[in-house]
Amino acid sequence: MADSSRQLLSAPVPSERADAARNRALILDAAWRLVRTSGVDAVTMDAVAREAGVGKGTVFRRFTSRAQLMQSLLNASELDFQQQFLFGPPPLGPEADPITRLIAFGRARIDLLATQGDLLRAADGTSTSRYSAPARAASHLHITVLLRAAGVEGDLPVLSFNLLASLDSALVLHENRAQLISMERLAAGWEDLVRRVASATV
Amino acid sequence: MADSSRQLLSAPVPSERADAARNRALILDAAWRLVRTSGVDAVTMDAVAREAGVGKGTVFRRFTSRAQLMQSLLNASELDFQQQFLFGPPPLGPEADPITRLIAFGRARIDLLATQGDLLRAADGTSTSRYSAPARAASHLHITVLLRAAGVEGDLPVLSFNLLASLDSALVLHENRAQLISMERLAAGWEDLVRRVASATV
DNA sequence: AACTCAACCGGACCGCGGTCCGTTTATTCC
DNA sequence: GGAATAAACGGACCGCGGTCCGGTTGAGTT
Repeated sequence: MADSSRQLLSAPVPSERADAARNRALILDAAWRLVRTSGVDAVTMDAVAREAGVGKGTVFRRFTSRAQLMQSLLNASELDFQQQFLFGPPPLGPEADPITRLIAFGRARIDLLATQGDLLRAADGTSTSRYSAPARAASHLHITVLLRAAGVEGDLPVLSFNLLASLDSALVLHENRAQLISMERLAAGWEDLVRRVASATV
Repeated sequence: MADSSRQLLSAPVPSERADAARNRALILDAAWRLVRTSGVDAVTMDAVAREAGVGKGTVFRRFTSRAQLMQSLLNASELDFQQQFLFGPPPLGPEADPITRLIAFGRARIDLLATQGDLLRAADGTSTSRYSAPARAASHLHITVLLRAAGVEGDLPVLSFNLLASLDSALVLHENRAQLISMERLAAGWEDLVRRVASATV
């Protein structure tokens, strides 16, 4: 089961030359070190290159953009998160009923934002890449499946997009920090939204 | 009534020296010219400065950031939009019932995105400024008021945030262009979402 | 072991948004 | 009109993400 989620989330890097693989590891290590010691904002591509003892071009060769590097840093936790809601115990996992799972899914996301918020936001990056990350596609699919399982009818793909919009990392962090709305309140808002959507007869 | 919306949306720039006001106009003109001739992406701050025959520092003195310059460009249409849903004819204006107005509001936003999408997205900018624009606050307030008028109960501020999230410019444009979901379908999705939220008994 | 070549490497380079600061200018007060 | 001063000006400057390309190197082939 680790394999199926791995396929969804992390491109396994088919065949990489020895030095290339070594440098990928060096770069990820260096990036982690910088995150830990100086925070996400300090993780500039130049800094990573310097810290890894590698040319800047190499960093961009291994990771197309800063956002993708951040996504790679998060890969482990995203994978874990995905395992939780695909195969884990209730309320996230498959043994709970769909609506419960959907609510738990949003709550878990918001909790994750509370702890890894800046990193997640950095991984979202700007404009185009923002909405095309594999993890996002997985979330969208998950929501669609749960809605269908709950017997919700309508344009489920679009409805799922609209629900997912409420969980956007930058948005949630802004509401929490700038608007001073607690994470608990946002989580309750998610639950409320889901219940309304699911209980409605349109 | 123009005054009240003007107060909401456009800071009237209390007292500005003659040369400052002149340069503000020059800069806005130059920016419009660039948008028209070469598209939004061509509106770099250097290009605007050059086109306006003004130093780069001056551009940043009049407009704090690129995003704010874009917002100023949109000020006229945002103002118009706001007038429409505050004082205009139904279904946007106050003579229609709240839910009708709310649906029309989202549809109008999506229509606006179809025509002025890139400009609106550029005005949203990155990270912090994105969610703190005056126009956004106005939209949020409007949604809250309509929900309350419709008799919807619950945490209306948060619920409004969650609804508003579905109308995010970058998000809508991405779904339209990358996911190939037509604007009509997105508008229908908005209507569906609003009806579900409003009709639900939680 | 020598050969080949695609893959990889490094760092100079680019354009961008944004800042800084020495110089200029509109306004106000006498 | 002239002096004083706060405001505005302009362009050199910075750090960033991202690109380019000439030199290098690892991995199969004979």
